[in-house]
Amino acid sequence: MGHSQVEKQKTHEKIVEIASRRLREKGLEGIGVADLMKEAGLTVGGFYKHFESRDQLVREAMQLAFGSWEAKVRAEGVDPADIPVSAYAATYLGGDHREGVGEGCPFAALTADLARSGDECRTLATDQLKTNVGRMTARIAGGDEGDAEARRKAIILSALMTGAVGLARVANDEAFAAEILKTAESFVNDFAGK
Amino acid sequence: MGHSQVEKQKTHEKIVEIASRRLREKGLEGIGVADLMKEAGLTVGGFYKHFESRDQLVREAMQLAFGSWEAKVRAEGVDPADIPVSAYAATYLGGDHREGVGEGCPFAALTADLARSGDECRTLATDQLKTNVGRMTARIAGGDEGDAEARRKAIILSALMTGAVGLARVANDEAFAAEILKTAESFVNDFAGK
DNA sequence: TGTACATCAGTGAACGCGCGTTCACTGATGTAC
DNA sequence: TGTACATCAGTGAACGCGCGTTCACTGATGTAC
Repeated sequence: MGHSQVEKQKTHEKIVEIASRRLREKGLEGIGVADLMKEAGLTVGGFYKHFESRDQLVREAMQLAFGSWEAKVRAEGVDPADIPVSAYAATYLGGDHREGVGEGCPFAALTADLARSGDECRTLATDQLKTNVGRMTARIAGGDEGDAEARRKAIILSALMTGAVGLARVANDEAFAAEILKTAESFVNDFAGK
Repeated sequence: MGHSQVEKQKTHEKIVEIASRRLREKGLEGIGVADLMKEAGLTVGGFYKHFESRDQLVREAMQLAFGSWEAKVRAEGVDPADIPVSAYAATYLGGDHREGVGEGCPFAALTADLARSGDECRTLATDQLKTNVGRMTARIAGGDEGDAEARRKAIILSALMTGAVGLARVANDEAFAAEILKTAESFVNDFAGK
């Protein structure tokens, strides 16, 4: 039984990381404290040595989810603001993203859950969304976040991409899902450039 | 205590109707049997005179939700396939739709919930989505559901519109939400015509 | 038409289960001497 | 360096509560005579 600060923090991070995946997979109410702890190789009771409540975990997990999706995109390109839109679209609208809900974009995985969630989560999400739109604007305008026309496009693309992945995940007909994603991707490639 | 077939069916419909609203508002797991019955002016026990299980209610409520959203759109225009895209967009992307989750489009309200739900609900949703895309295709192509280019546009518009409403609902910043909806609407009006 | 009976929608208490949270306890690690 | 003690991450049983479901019961309505 480890006891140092460092070990405690590692455990803490492990729990949050598992939660951030499971929440995206099952929704904000989708998984229980006991199951999460078990998955982390621990037992229920210890949970409250790390979090005041389940709600606090959810907030931390959401924050991580936003961050780790960014990190994932960054790993495949460079700075998120420098990734070409086409590369971002290829990742976002690829079949791997559709299937990997747990590692995917929280906006696509949890749109409705976020809309229904408490103010803290909603504010977190809203801020992140603004950041994302800003980045996308910069990507389109070649670095200029203030470009109004690029901002319009960024909003369209954000809505389109989250919507397309969402609908593709609803569809339990693989061909139809693929059609949605492919159609969206080809549109994004046309649209962003123009 | 009414006792005729007709009265029973009215009660049944009332329960399903309330459920279809509440589910869109709170998600597929968001409301309890007892609360629903109370809202219908009844008590828990009677529930099982109408439904085999909560799951069955959810399925019926989803079916109604799809149907009643269509009915709502139809009430503001004519046959759903004949509504001009711009009119559909105005309804779909208006502030009333953002705020009226319970009476709104189930795809926008429940995207992630549907993706996570059982096969029966997913199949129901997938079929409905195909129908919707077909209708939108017809709207764009002036009645021809087979038009490939119109179908591409229909898919783009479906993803964009559900996505935009979803994101606008996440945002707890009214101005930002309005920007998203307005941007999406003006794009739809440009895009559908071209 | 009036009376006796059967039906069954609706009642509301009770049950069982899962889940978030609490709590007394353990035992490995860090610290003081 | 070695020993005694304090700390506190983690344990696992227990608690309380809410929720889906069950069940014995009620009483209004429909039917048979």
